[in-house]
Amino acid sequence: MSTAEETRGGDTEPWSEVTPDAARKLLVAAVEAFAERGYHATTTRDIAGRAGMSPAALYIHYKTKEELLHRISRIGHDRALDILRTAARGEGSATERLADAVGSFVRWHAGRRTTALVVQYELDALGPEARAEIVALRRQCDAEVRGIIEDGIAAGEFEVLDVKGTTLAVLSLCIDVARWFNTAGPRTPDEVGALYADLVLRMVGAKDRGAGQR
Amino acid sequence: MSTAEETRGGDTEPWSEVTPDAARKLLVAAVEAFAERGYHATTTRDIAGRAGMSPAALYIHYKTKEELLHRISRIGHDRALDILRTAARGEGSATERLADAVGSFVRWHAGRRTTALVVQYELDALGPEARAEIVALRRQCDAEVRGIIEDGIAAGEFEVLDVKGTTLAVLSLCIDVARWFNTAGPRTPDEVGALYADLVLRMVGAKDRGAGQR
DNA sequence: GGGTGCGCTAAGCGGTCGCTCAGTTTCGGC
DNA sequence: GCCGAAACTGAGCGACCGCTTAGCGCACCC
Repeated sequence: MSTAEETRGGDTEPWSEVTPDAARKLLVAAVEAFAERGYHATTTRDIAGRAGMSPAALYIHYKTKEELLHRISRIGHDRALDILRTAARGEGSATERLADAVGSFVRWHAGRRTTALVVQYELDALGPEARAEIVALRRQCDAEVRGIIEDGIAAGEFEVLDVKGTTLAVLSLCIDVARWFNTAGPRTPDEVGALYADLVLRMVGAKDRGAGQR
Repeated sequence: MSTAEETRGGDTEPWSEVTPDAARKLLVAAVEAFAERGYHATTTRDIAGRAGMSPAALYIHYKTKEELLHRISRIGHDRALDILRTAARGEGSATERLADAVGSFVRWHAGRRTTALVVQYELDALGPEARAEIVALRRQCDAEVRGIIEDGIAAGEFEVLDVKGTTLAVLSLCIDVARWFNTAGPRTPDEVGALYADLVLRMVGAKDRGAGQR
C-alpha cells in the first residue's frame, strides 16, 4: 500500500481521521508552519498559502487559528498515549515492556519530528480549557510509564529509589528528542530509539539489559 | 557539591553585568515576559510596562526586540558554559566531575527556570548570525560533557558504547528540566540536581555511584 | 544661571495581524 | 436546464504590532 509503513511498525499515514481533504491539507500545512516558526510566529496567511488556498478558506473548516493547534495537539497526544499504552500492556517482562515503550515513543518523536515538536512544545499557546484537556492526556502518559517501572520494581527487575522523579526524567528524555533530532543528521529514528531504550534501562537499574545497544 | 555556591542559596543576583540600571530592569522584564508567553507572543509594550517605562524607552538601550533576546541568550549561555567548565576542569575522578557537572547544571535550570527557559527554548527566534554565535557556545557545552565521559571511559570508570549519543542524551535530559520544573512544586532544585546526577551516572554505567540518591 | 546633553515620554506611522463578508464558482438532485 | 447548498475567493476591517520622532524635564558645566 502506498500510504502505509512510513515510520515502521505500521504507522498508517497520519491525519487520516481529518476530513474533508481541504481540512486535512490545511492541518498538515499548519503542522509544518508551527514546527518551523512556532505557533505565534505563524500567520494564517502562511498556513493557507502552504495549502494552496486563500486565507479565508481556513475559517470554513476551523473557527480560529487556535482550534487548528488544538486539533493537532489532541490527535498527537492520542497517538503518543496509544504508543505508550500498547507497549505498557503488551506481553513480556517489565524490562522488555519498558524498552519497547521507550523505543517506539522515541521512534515516533524522531520519525515524525515536525508533528512531535508542535505537540510537545506549543502547549502553552492553547487556552485554559484546551490546555487542561491536553494536560490530562499527559498525565495518562506519565501513569503508563510509571506503571511499567513499578512493575519492574515489584518483580525485582529494577532498582529505583525515586519512582515519580525517574518517571518524569524518562519521559522528559524521550520528549526532548523532538527538539534536537535532525532528519538530515547521521542517526535514524531506529538507532536513537535503540540507544534510548538502553539508556533508560540503565536509569532504572535493570538487572538484565539483554544485548544492550544494538 | 563543591562548585555550587553560585547556583545554590545565594545566587549572586545575575544580570549585574548589564548597565545602566534602566537597561537591566528592561532586560529582567523581558526575561520574565519571554518565559511566560514566548518571544513572539511578547510585545515591546509588555516588556516596557513590566519595567515601569514607556515603550519608547526600550529603544534607547536596545536597537530591536531581538537584540534583547540576543543579550539574554548570550549571557545565559556564557553562564551555562561556565558552570559546565568549572565542573569539568575541577579535581576528582570523572565520576565525581560528571556528577558535579550534572548536579550544578540541573540546579541552574531549576533554580533559575525563567532564564533557562528563554535561553534554551527561544533560540530559533534569533536571526542567522546571532543564532550561529549561540550554537557555537552550545557546541562547547557539548564538548565539556563529552570530555568528562571520555575521561571516565579511559579510566575504566564508565561503560559507554555510543559516546556522542550518550552525551547528547545527558545534555538533553538536563536542559529539559527548564521545561517541566515547577518552582511551586514539591521538589527543590537541589533534590532534582541530586536525582539527575545519579541517573546520569547510571546512564554512563559508572562503576561507583557512591551513596546514590539521598 | 543660561546653555547643553541625555534619559525618557506622548503621540503616532506604516505595516501586518486574525478574522469577516459579499459575491463567485462548483455541483448533486430533480 | 435550473436551483439551492456548500466551498472558496478578493477585498478589506479594526486592532495591534515594532519602531520612530518631537519635545520635555533635569542634572551638570562654565
